[in-house]
Amino acid sequence: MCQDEGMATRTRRSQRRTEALSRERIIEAAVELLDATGEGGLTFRALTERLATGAGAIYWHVANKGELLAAATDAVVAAALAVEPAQPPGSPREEIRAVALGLFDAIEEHPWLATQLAIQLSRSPWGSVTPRIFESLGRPVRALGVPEDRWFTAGSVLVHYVLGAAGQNAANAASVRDLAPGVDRAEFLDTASKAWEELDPDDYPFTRALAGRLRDHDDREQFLGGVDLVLAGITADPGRVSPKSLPAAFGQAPGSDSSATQAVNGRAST
Amino acid sequence: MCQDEGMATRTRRSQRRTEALSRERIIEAAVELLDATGEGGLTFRALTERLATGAGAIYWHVANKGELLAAATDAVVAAALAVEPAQPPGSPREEIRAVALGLFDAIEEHPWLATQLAIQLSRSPWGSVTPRIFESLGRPVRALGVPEDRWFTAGSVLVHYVLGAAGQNAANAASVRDLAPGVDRAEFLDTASKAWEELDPDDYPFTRALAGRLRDHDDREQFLGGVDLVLAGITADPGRVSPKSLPAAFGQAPGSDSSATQAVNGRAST
DNA sequence: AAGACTGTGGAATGTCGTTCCATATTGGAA
DNA sequence: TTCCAATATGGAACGACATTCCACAGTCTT
Repeated sequence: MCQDEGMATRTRRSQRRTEALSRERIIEAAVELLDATGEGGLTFRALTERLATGAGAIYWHVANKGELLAAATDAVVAAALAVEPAQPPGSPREEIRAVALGLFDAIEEHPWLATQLAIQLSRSPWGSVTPRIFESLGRPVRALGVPEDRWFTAGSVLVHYVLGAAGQNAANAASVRDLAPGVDRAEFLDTASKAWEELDPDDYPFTRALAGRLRDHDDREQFLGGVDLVLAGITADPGRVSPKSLPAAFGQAPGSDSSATQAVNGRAST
Repeated sequence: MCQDEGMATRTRRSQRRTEALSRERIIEAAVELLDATGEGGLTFRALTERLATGAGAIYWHVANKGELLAAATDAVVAAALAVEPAQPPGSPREEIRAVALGLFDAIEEHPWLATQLAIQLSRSPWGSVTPRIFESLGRPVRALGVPEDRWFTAGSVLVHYVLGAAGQNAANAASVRDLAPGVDRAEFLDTASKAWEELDPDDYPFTRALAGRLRDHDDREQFLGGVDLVLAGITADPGRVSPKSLPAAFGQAPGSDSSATQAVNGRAST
């Protein structure tokens, strides 16, 4: 599909036209367009206009829209992960938290990224994006001293939690921005909290009990709390949890009525 | 947008036409279409043909394609979560694993579900699907005896890991099916494993080290391993991990420089 | 029986991704 | 230099799609 770059004679190429169209320039424009106009804003028409060219020219450098979206996603993620490792190379735990926060911020800065990452992850899990993130989070896991047979599991849990939670947070943030211009964050949380309180107490006791906590939570802190929980799991003694034993860490829960649990129970489908 | 159902006189309504079109029938057809023809197979054209009707009729019951997709997703998820709780109501841990496996299976059975769940989660995190899953996984968390101030974090981590990992697994399974008709699972894993081995050793040491493990892993077991890891994190003594201490659970990993690692203390936020 | 509301089928509309092709620009061969 | 093939570009044209619109049928109420 695409031509080979990098011939020796290519050095002069960059000057040949006032503004040479290149895959990089296209991806850059795509990212800008996505940032400015949202998920649905990236169309080949808008792109041709912004680049002052035709559709055919773009298709010469990029196979199709999917590839362009993937490339844009990859570019932003790569930039987010390219932050220099701390000068005194902090503890693995610090490193993991830093990478997680880097992704958290990138997703918050580019709201379209959440959906795109989710799509890339569920459609072609081993494209270029996932290994990048997997590696960035996995390397400190290794440094943590985790035995090798748990690396994969540990890395997977980290990746999925980080991307999932960051994405969800970004969606919330986007709701605050877009859904109602005059509504601030506190008001938004209050509304959401009330919505939870009005859930059916029989069907949603757990979610309902958390309604209050929604009001005063700090997104970033909450996110890091999840990372820490995962880290606790990663560094926990494997034997402690595996098949049978029950947690003795805290006192019994008040009235754990798991007996009465009703399945949510909707209709049967097929 | 939609008419109100449930009037008293509505009982006879169901007979008034040989095959009354209803929101339910449309959603059912949508699910069948998605199962049969994949993500892109759900079009209003195909739907009108299958239901022997016109587009306008469908739009009378459903606002737009997004709502239809959301409804289809919700229906399948609800069905997956509606499995009866075990007769002797197993331990919370068992319950969590059962719910997780139920979602795992549902996603594997409906390959389009992975992408849809990811989209729903990142676009409108508090639609009807997420709370359903959150509740199903969260209730046993509560029964586990976890202190209330960790419920939200524990539930979030569980939800994101389960959906993310199950989705990724389904994508792999779909690759095996679609990408190459004559290729079986072992061959596919072997190819993927080789691809990992050929990654740049400098850029991807962690991922590369896991290449071999890819060959003989069992998807379901791997998935449950992740769930157990999360559970270990949930039931871990919070004080053990939060700011300072380091894991002493296993013997030092070979060459782990964790001796030098020091107190973590999260970074300042914005 | 008549009117009103609910529900239906299909034609029309506009947008989108993608393809196609005529043409321009370039580097090298003659 | 002149010419050619490869590279690259702009834009018209196409088909598929979601959605809208409207004429009309079925059903209920009175």
